Amino acid sequence: MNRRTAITTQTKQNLIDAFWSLYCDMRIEKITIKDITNKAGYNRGTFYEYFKDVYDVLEHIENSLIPSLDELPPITIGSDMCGMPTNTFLELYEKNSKYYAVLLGDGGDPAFASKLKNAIKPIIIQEFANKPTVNQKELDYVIEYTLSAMIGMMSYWYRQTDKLPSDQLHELIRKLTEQGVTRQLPAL
Amino acid sequence: MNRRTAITTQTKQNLIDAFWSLYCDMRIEKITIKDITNKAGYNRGTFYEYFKDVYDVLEHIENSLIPSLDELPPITIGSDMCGMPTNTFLELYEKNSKYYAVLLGDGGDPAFASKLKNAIKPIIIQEFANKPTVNQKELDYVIEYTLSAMIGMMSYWYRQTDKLPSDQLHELIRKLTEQGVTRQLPAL
DNA sequence: TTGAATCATACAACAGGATGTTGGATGATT
DNA sequence: AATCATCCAACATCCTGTTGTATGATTCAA
Repeated sequence: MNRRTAITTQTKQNLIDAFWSLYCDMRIEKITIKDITNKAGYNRGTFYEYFKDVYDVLEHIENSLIPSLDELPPITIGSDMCGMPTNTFLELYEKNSKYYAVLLGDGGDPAFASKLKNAIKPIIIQEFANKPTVNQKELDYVIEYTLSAMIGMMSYWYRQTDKLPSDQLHELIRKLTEQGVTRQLPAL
Repeated sequence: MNRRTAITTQTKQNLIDAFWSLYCDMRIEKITIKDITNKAGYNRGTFYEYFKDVYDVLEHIENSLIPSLDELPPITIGSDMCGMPTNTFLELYEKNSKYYAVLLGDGGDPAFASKLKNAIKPIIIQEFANKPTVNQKELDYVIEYTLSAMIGMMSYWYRQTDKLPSDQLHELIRKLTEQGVTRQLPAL
């Protein structure tokens, strides 16, 4: 890498890191560019060399966290259930948990959940592409249901101080996906 | 009601309405107090008589949309499934859809979903209070799973221009809750 | 290899605009 | 008539984003 490129890459990363440490503690609306550059040790003007505004930094981070199609392993029968890549998703979440837990949490960005769903959706749909028995419209809803549930559950898991052991969580998600909610609860 | 009280109530509501019509079209960060008071026809300073800042207006709206415990009908066996108040939730969403669809959407507030879940959670937990067979910790996860899934699905439904008919949506949710995701899809 | 031209990086300073507060005018209540 | 609430105008402060400039890195012809 070029000396120059190295510098800019480092500067950009420093700004990103400074932003992130602020973003973890406060709402994005309260973060000023001054805050970021102060923390990173740069002049405020330097910020504009790299980003348009505060939200541009967030977007940059988000985009780097959305897996591209070819990054995601293909769904294999056995590892996942009937085309629902639960394990793939859980691994993705755990790999990026530092960021995901914040972005998908209460102070996070609701649009990030959508980005994530939209990135994973095509992979699932592809699995059913040549199964004419599947109603495309209903499939969309089922996917939305599943991904929302998993994102919600993982975020909840990370919020807990007294966490359910990881394997129990995986097992619970598997059962909920395969058998539904009702069967996990005793009849009233 | 007092004449004076009537005035303040009306003024406050005018400010809220002006805020909401702006919030539906743009991100909250871009909404200035000037925008709100211009639209409502007041001086900018007047805003501070009623609200702390722009976010305070949103919070006020959100709190008015969170059902209190006694507002929500008790869960009745038959109408709901094994203690999961899916119908209660769907009705709640549909009643307030004008606001819910926005607040729970991409430009919305992730904290609102949490508020909503936390308001409904105790009702469900109460159903299982004296069923010692239920593992409390796992129940929390199952509730989080279900509520996340339903919120996600309803939001998706409202985003669609070409909506699934309402009764088909309800039927799909019932099946997903009772039987799980896997059984709704043909085996690969 | 050298040194001049070019380009990128970082900064200081400025204008424009948003924020939140203060003090006063108007009109309602007692 | 006295008091109080509502609303507004104006002010000081702060944040934003832009412009112009100095410093240092890179390139390429001699």
